[in-house]
Amino acid sequence: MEMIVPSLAKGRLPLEPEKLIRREPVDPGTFKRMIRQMGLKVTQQRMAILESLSAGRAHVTAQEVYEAVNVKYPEIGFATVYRFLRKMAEQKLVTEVRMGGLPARYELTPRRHHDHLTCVQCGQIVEFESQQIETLQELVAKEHNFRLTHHVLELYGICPRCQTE
Amino acid sequence: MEMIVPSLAKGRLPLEPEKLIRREPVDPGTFKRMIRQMGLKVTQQRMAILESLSAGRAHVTAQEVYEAVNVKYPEIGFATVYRFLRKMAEQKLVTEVRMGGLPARYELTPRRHHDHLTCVQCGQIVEFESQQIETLQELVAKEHNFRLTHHVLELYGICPRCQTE
DNA sequence: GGCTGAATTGACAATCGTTTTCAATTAAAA
DNA sequence: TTTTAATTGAAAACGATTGTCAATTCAGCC
Repeated sequence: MEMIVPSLAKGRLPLEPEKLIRREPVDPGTFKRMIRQMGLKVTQQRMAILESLSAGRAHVTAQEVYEAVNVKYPEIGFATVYRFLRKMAEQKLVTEVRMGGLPARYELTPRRHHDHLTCVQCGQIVEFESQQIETLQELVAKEHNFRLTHHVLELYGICPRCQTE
Repeated sequence: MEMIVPSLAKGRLPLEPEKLIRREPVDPGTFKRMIRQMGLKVTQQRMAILESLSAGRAHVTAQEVYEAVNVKYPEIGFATVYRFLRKMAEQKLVTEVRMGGLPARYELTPRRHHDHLTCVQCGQIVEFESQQIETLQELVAKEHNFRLTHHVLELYGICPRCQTE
């Protein structure tokens, strides 16, 4: 009856408090619709994962989702979490951010576009929007006669907390 | 006398042909200087790795470097390649790009920074520089008290030629 | 409500890229 | 040349992720 919880026993960097991101509460019906839209069956586990993603902090690792869901559903396996996150990432329902060799971080794909500022030491992610940068990107594209479809802008640096350590 | 060559036997995706990138030939003395600048000893292996990086295509994986160097130095171990690439990446002598869960890719850091504008239809890549965007990025980082180390800016769109087809 | 078949699950092994370990070797300072 | 500290190759270890497979659960049908 051993439960394997990888990387849990070892001391890990505590997650720095992230700016709380206000999100509208989502009712269970919406989750069910999302799952069915993906052509998947509605299960307790998937509902729990979606609830966790929508309720907690953004940009969580699969491990963190597993641990959070585990509180309510101690029998869930981490393979289930990984599988579902991957499925959702494929369908663009969640956005996957990978950095260096660190574990991937996930967020429910936001309706509103933003870019990321990532700490290369602790992995903390800060979201930002810059209409000015967007505009300049359009300008660059226009100069080369490209019609822009999308872009990836990831800034990397050292967060205030890690700078003091 | 077994030689372990991970991931070599398995069939892998062939690398898409990359535009040839013209680079100036580098003489051995330069490599030695680079290595000494890093505070490291000059060894055959390190010279071979640098030669390989400078001669071949850009954006290679550690595995590819290992295989290339292996032709001339069959006794080299992949740990040596990984170690040296990491050391160089730390010192910014090579640039490490990690994408998805794929193996990291390395290139000798180009002297002049640029970003990419890529055609999603034909794959054509246009390099561009925008000091204005760079400046705004610094501003964003400053707002969040991050010390910026680097960034990834990739614009995707449809090139003029593909628009007319 | 039960019945049935396909999808999903949990446990765990396997895999991947990468890093560490350690005894043997080698570069370079003396 | 001798010394000594860095470097090496081989192999094991590592952490994140994926695959396997028998057991369970969902959803459509009666």
